[in-house]
Amino acid sequence: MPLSVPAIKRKNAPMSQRSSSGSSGNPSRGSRASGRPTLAELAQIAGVSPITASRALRGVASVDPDLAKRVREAAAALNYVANPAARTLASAHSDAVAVLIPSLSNLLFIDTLEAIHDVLMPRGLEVLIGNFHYSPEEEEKLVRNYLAYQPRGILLTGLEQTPATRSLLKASGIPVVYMMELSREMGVHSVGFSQEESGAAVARHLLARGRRHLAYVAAQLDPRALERGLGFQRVLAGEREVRPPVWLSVPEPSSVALGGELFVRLLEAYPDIDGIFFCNDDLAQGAIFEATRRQVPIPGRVAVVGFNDLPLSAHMAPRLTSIRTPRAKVGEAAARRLVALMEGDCRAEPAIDLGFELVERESS
Amino acid sequence: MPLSVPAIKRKNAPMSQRSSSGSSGNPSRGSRASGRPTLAELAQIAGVSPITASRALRGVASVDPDLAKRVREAAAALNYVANPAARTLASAHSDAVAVLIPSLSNLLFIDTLEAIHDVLMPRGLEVLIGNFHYSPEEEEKLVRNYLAYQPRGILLTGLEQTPATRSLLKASGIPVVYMMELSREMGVHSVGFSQEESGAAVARHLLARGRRHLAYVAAQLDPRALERGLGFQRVLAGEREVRPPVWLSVPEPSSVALGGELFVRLLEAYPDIDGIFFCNDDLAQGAIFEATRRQVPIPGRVAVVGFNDLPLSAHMAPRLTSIRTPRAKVGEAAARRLVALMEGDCRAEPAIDLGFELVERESS
DNA sequence: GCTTCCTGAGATAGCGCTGTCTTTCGCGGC
DNA sequence: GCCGCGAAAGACAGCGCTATCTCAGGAAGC
Repeated sequence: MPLSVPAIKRKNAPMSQRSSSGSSGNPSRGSRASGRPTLAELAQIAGVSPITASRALRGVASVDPDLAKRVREAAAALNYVANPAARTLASAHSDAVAVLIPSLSNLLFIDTLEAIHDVLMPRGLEVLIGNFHYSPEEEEKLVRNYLAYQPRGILLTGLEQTPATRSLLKASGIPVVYMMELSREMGVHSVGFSQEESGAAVARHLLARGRRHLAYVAAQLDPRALERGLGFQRVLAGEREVRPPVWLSVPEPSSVALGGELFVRLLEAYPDIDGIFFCNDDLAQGAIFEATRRQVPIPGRVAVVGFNDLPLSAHMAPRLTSIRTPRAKVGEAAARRLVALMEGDCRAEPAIDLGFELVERESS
Repeated sequence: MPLSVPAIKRKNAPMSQRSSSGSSGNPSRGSRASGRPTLAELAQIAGVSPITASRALRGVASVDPDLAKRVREAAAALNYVANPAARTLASAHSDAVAVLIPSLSNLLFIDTLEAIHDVLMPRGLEVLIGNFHYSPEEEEKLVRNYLAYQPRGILLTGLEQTPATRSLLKASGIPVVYMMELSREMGVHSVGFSQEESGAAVARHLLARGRRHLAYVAAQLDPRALERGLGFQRVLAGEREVRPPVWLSVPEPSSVALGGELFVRLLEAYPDIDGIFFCNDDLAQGAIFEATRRQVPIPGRVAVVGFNDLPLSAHMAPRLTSIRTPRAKVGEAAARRLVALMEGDCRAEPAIDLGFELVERESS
């Protein structure tokens, strides 16, 4: 059997005179099973060429306003939604932004995520959420996968990526914004606050309250919690007559129950401890509940400070002193920065420091 | 200028003898700016045709195991990741699943979301998360948008969709599983528990505790909270010498602070109330904190019951009685059901009722 | 009045895969 | 030994868009 030579289409045959759907005669595949209209159909109804329709919908400037209006009206009438796969394939980039966070179950990142959503969705950007479970290797895998989607931008949590992740990102040329920590490197866009300084602030606060025997308690120590502990240590190291803090760190994920346990364990081992900085509010809340149950006076016997200022912390008895972190603002600012980068504003800007606030309450 | 007639390829020319990349001569567009390898390149390196490579990677049975292994090895060596846009365009379906939830800030849905992730991601399915902010209209918009992505399945929260949403879903032919509520309709796949019955259980519990003057307090009453209130009412209506519960409902989103406010307002207006069912734990926790502050004995003066059994509820003082909901299990079971549907198992199965548990603690 | 420039619209050719049909090849039966 | 059959591999075309080039036609300049 001879090879079937594809019919050469006549030059300049206007789209509107061709048979409705693009396929030329060949009946292979049931002509568009999905009921959704194509750009070609939309264009035909609007009485323009598909390219013009495409440009009109994308808001490309060089389209006559009347034509653009006709196209938009036809699109609304048809409930036309462009096929993102076709769009991505043709233009070599999608309308997605990948966001990688270390944990979904931690409320902290949810606030950030929601703020990101609120900035990106109204701009027609899809948000791809990846949870890398605090593992840089898993993060690398996720980056590799998400790069295949040709996203317009990437938001990462923290600055601790594997070298492979870094080179993948660099090679891709896709804008990246780092959240939660501040990078000193120029050209690296980051939005967050100084974790180290927040730990230092807690140390100063406890010292000012007259505490001298301090401890830092952390669970599932991530790079940021480590930074906080180091800042805490740094300030104490500068004080005479104050010994270095007891450092209690366990690998399990943090929880309220764990906070209670660690509190008890710490006080049994070091009965003279009079101030504890917990790496997050969950642990600190658990400690306070446990203390209430055991009738350990707080802050009388021991002062307790948390981190994140979760909604509940202001309502407990005693109310928990904590570091209020700008979680939602970080998400918003990072997303905005990313949008600016995507739109070509590639100024090398310094890290955006949104600060933190030590909220002094009854527990210290 | 003459039309360039595409060179007719020699029959049976093995791929490995052709010029490297498929494009025939035409230098338009800078030959693949992105550094990622294409399927054709992978195939060439593996020494097979692109189609065979495609099949091998997708695990299609009719490929020689040796060839498949060669392809897989080449893919690993190249770090080849298929272009999802091309895949979606060619096959008319993506590897995504859309998940619509009414709120991101509510911990409840996060647990569900995480369980869904844990089921779908290992199967290579992307999770598209949509937050419809408790608005069916917004949900409709999201469904319309996500259908454009040609997802393999959709997970919805609740059974209250607009008629347009329903018909969109039906027309698409894409499998849908509903979460959190139980549908009685055959052919509608749902995973959840009886909201109504959980409210009834709380009513029975409070009655058993000797409470006779009850109230139901809700914020941002969604269809499920409404069901719970109705179940609560139903049981009380069946009791002699028990008047119908006071029904206090405000439109704002619920929060710990709001719980405290509503608690105070309720007791001022109805001083004889001796039992309150809050539509969720956030409100109930706020009520307990406020009661502690005002030295209102709980459960002495008034019993308090929440809903969801958040992690903190077991740790407060007094510990909060609550309904433990199978949030994570709902996500897992719904995702599994959806996967089964996607794989063609379209048995009409009844709703999957995962039940709930009344956790009796100190607050009642 | 003619040329040049510019603007806006259309023609063309893919983007990188996969559905479908076709071909090839090895094997068993008569 | 020849034919038919089934399984495995390949050819082909095209999914629905958009980047790029081309072209028509009006404005501006001499």
